[in-house]
Amino acid sequence: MPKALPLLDTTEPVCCAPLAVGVLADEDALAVALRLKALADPVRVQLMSMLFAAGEHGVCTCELAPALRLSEATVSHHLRQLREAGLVEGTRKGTNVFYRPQPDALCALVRVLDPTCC
Amino acid sequence: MPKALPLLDTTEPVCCAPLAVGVLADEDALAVALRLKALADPVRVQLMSMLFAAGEHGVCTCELAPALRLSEATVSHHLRQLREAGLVEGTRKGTNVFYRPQPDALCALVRVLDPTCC
DNA sequence: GGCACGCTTCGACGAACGTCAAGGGATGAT
DNA sequence: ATCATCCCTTGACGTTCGTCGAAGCGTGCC
Repeated sequence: MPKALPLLDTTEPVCCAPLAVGVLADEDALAVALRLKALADPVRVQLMSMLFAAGEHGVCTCELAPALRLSEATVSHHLRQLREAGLVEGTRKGTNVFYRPQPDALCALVRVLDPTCC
Repeated sequence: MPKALPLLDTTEPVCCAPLAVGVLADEDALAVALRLKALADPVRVQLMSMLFAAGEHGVCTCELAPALRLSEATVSHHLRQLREAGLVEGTRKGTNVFYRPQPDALCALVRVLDPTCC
């Protein structure tokens, strides 16, 4: 992992053959792992579920932080991870930034992992 | 994450409502995150794909290590992570330990993540 | 303009992670 | 019994991560 070249565009939905179909190339494995890492934190999993629950108009940081009992700086950090993995999108409305989940990115990830395409 | 209580049985397939259906409880989010973390590494993603590709009889550490160009100690460490997350099972045959993937655990994880049960 | 509010970035700290070399079991062969 | 082989564990190292306070930016309102 020290050898991780961070220069991969992770904002687009991952696109490679399912994990169970054949041995993944190094680069594909890295692409999958980077997205998984973005999601592999209890706070971020909960964030995703909150955003899905909130629906189309999105939720702002100032509402998420107290719900998670975390500082706004910390929540902002987590949202950045999710955004850089393409799992979330934020749009500014006035002074607020509203975050919405990106189901396509999550679907793409799920498709790579799912062994029951068998 | 510093507050992670490691005392959760992660060897069983995760079981909770899909992420997109409602806000996850702290404990459920942790359960999901722990499994994701087990998979959120390029080496482990590649390991899983190798095990799936190898099929029913499994693959031993001594065969995986050179294929990944890593020491056996490191591969053993990664296999342990996967085993503790229930994603992999190892059975001893003579001096070798053969590892096989556990599709049920992966399916359960995928089911929680998949937003297209919608 | 000036100010308040929301969000992000920066800097720092402790905890967790990935890696390997070295050593310690098991198991099977001689 | 001895030895070779495979595997796991331990200890150590450098890196990455999660968290927060403090400071910096954008936007809207007086």
